[in-house]
Amino acid sequence: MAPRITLEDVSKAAGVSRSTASLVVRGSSRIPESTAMKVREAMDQLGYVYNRQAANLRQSRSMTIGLIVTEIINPYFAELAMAVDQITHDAGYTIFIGYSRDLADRQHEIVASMIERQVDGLLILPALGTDPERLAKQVNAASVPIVLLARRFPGFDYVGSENVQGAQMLGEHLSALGARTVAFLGGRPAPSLAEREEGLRASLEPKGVEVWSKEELRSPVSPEGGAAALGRLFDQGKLPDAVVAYSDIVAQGVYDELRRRGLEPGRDIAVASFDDTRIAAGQVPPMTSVAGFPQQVGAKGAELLMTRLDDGNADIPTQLALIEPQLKIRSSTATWRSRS
Amino acid sequence: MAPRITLEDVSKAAGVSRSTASLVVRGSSRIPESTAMKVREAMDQLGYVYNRQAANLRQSRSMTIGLIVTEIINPYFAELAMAVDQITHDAGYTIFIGYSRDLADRQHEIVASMIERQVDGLLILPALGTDPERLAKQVNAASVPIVLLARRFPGFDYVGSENVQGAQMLGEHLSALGARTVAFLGGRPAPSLAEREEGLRASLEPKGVEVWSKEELRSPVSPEGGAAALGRLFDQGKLPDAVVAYSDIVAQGVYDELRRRGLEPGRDIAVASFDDTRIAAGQVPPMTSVAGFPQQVGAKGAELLMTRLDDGNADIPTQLALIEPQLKIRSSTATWRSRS
DNA sequence: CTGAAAGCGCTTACAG
DNA sequence: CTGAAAGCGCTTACAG
Repeated sequence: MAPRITLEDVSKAAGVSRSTASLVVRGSSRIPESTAMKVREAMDQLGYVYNRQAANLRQSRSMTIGLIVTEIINPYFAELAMAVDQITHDAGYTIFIGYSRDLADRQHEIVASMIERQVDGLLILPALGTDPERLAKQVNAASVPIVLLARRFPGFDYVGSENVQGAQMLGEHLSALGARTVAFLGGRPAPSLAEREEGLRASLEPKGVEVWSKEELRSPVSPEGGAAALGRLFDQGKLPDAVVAYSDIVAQGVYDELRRRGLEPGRDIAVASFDDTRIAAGQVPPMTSVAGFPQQVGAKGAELLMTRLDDGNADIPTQLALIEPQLKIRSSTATWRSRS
Repeated sequence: MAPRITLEDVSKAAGVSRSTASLVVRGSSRIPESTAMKVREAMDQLGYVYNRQAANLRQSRSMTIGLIVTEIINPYFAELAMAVDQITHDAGYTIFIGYSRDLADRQHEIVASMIERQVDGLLILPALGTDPERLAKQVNAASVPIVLLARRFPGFDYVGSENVQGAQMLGEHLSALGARTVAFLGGRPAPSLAEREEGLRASLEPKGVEVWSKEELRSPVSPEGGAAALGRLFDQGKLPDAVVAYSDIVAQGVYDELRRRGLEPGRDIAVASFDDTRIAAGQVPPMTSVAGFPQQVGAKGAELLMTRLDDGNADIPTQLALIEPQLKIRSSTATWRSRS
């Protein structure tokens, strides 16, 4: 290993002082172009690479932010993560990524490690079992700004979809179609689940439509989970007019399980879902889904965090941004007709 | 902002020297438990957070690795990224993530930024237009070890699927079914594309099966791309026995476009693909796909990189690992019967 | 505009 | 086992 080239070496080679070289690296206009040229040439010749880590130490900031999501196999989360990257990258930040895999302990471990690495801020899609107080304590101790994404806990900056509203739009659509019973399937206990259920009930129950969403209908957020949840429902001898899946991924399993039992989605039973990932439009028949616009959630979340980083952060009150959902009606509900 | 608590503060509060405190943080066994206790108590009371960045500067390493992928909406890439995380996280590394969005210039910018941030190593799924020499120069100048994933360029450590072999398995399957013409659709010019085409030709042409894969059949790796590519083929009045899509994502568009033209996949035309993501098994009818095992690619890539980081790295010759593919036969091909 | 000095928060020999 | 000193590679006032 060749010994590392430092700014000191560069300044010597260019015949200037270290501070001058430092100013040149950072593109200061206080240095005459002729001098800057000499320095840049020396850098090229020596193969100098800027050690931003050292600079960061001195400046007590890192131009780094931590993004913690549960996973990215779910395209909703993947799009969200890429949107965060887009915004923060353009602002000169580099992202530390961590996957909690929906394990609260792992999440806390990741947070701790990122804080030790001096992240300037944190963007978190919280794991299911997250203890909000513990998280708050952890980040406050290090006074690291944090913005929560997609799953809300009071007291934190937050960006997410307006789940209640989206579910209401869907509920109204289903009741207009004539559905009398709606099963809400899949998903784990989480704020977003509760919000979606709330929206469905609020829009359906006043019109006399039954909403089934007991605990035994919960499932992992996977096709297998959705299939199993539907199985549990059917095994009780219950056949709803419509199935609303917790998310597109869950709905995939619902489609499969329906067919295994000889039912055709969109004809024998209406099926709808949340997220409107590629999966929804790609199904046969195409599936009605409530679009949550993960790109907007991610981008807006990154923006809120940048705001915190700019100002003397502490004073701003809790920031909240809810992304307006949109109901994408497709044949999985549109072609369904009430049997009565 | 409270002034930052340093090890110095901790050592004073605990009545020991700074070096002692430092050893305690790192869990050295050379410090008697009684002393260590005092130090830990002081840390808790003061709310000390370890500044790993400072430690890294002193130790001239960062315990950080850079992972650059093109994107993660494609579940193949998402699974690969999560597998990399799994391995490196367990080894105590934290990941900087970057998305090149398949833009070579953006990729180089990200590489530069990560090198400035002193990553210990780099794992890259190279962007399409990557200039391998430029990349090699860039990382060599900083002597940062690098492992390439999924898209190969000679001279680099590499882990990827055995694309040629996987395509051969698929080709043999199709010719055994009696297909006489096979269209290879979608994808952008890249090593993996060339390898897949090579495997198809190697297994099909000797048996007299025609392989169509002209440039106009290329497309972006998206459902829309696949649909458009199939459209271009049909508009030429060509109807192959089988369509092989570059990947599951492309195949999704192929399914859609076939139906738009009144053809049923698996009955009127055989359809197969690569990657075997959730998409493949989730299609109706389920789609034959060559599994590339992204988790294995990611995990193995991370392992190769760790190896480079352990040793005096420079001396090891180029490392290569090819993950054995597996052909998942499903009804999109299995139920198809030759018209002749 | 430039240079010498101090400091960011840690770790690493080196004596005791 | 502990302590004083030097150093990782930068940046930041502060004089000139």
